[in-house]
Amino acid sequence: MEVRTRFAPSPTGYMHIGNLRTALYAYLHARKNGGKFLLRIEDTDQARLVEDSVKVIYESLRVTGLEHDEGPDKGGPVGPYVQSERRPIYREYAEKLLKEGHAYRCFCEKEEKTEKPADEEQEGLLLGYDGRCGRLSEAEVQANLAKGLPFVIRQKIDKEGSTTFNDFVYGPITVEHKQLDDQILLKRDGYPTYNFANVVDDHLMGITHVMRGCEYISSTPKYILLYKAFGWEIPEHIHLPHILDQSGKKLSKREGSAALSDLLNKGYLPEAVLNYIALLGWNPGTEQEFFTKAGLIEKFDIARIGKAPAMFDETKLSWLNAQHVKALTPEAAHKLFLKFYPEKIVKEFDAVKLTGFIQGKVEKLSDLPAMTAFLAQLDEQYSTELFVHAKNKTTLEGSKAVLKDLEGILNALPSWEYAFILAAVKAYADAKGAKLGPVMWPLRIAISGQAVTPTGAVEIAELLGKPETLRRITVAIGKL
RNA sequence: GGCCCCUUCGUCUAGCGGUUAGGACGCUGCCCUCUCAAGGCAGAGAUCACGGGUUCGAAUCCCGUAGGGGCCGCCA
Repeated sequence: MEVRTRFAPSPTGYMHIGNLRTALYAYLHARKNGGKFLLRIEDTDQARLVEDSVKVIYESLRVTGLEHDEGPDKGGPVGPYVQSERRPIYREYAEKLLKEGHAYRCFCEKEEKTEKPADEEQEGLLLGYDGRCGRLSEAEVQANLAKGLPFVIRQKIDKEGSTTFNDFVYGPITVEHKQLDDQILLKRDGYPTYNFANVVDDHLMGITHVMRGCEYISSTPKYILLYKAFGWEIPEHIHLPHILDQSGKKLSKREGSAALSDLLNKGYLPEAVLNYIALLGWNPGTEQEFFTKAGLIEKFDIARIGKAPAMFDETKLSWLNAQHVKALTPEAAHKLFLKFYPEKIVKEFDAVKLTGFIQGKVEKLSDLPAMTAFLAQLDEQYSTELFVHAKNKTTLEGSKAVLKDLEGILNALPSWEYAFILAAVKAYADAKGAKLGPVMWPLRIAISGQAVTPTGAVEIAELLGKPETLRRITVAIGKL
């Protein structure tokens, strides 16, 4: 049977990283098995509709390359793919349940949600709706209908017995029916609840593997009961452990890293994000950690999804991102870097060369401005103490002398190419009978004004150009 | 409160009855090097949440306990 998975987000306005991982796994499983990956929009809560948020979903899927085969924008054989456009379908199936005694109309007011007698609670009986409308006689129902009372449709659950389903990752899970309340299937406004729409749509859309967060585990028996009431085949259920923040709580958007857009804005590559979240709850069974999307498709296996929740660790994401940046072609890297370079760098420097120098040293793209700021503007207030470096045996006086010599030597250079500059500095060091370090150190400090630079002295000098290099050397000599 | 689930280095994880409990990030040190990185090498870091069993033998199987998470919405 063809594998069909789906990503069914509700339009909230941003793409939560946990949801993205669910989408990823569903996508990978479909691709791995030559199946179909569908997108379904779950917009059944009219009160929570957020303008344009469906666009965020499309954009997130596009930028990460999680292409769906069927969906609202692409069509497909089992549409419509937006739940708000499927209302007649839910109505039809709800009525079928009504007719067959698996559901009933509930005329209770919203607030009437009935307190349970204390002793009943102590016995561990259900806390939810008490099912009173389920006990209405046909005559009472008709009378309420005749009065035009508004109603919802609830699932009728016999409180005897239990239901067991087999979760693909968590194994068999059993819940006593008395724990299950008569959940609402169709709301007063005619829209279905998630609980109902999900079951109906997953079945009608031929979903073979239902993947979702593990917060649905407890409710799944209710869905199983629905499948059974309809006489439908039960799909494979794959519940995924949560992704937690650094403090062990559920990743929230307040943290600033819960949304895909946050991560992208920080300069993480989409593929690195995919790679990282894939590893949160799944492993390939080998020691490989670097994966392209194609590599993930090749190696992904739902059998290796774990049960324990995982903490989101941005430090490791950074490392993985650096691996992906390194793996980029120079052209691709430059195109990306250009978006993060300060304007002045792009305008006044050979940015292509710069990219070449630092591609292997960039962790995340948003570091670029800080990494390159010294090129555009020398902070002349830097401490002269930087010239003193024990390992390279440099001192203040020595540095001054070296810089004075270098000033003349570099000024006399006929060409400002990397090789010429390096050769000249080397020749000078040789003549002095010194190693390169004692000469390069003062030079680099002088022209960068900082202890740590993303690249070496000669590269910096080449980027800076002759006049600016000499100017900075002069400034340094003046300071010393 | 009831029910469900989870628990191996700080973090992500391997492990599926016999391993010196392996790898990765991070951390420390060394090497390399025109700096820092990167790269290479090395090291520290886990009494496998705890307590009982079962077994010749348990991180692995069973039962408890504790801690954490989830569900109990006309949200999804």
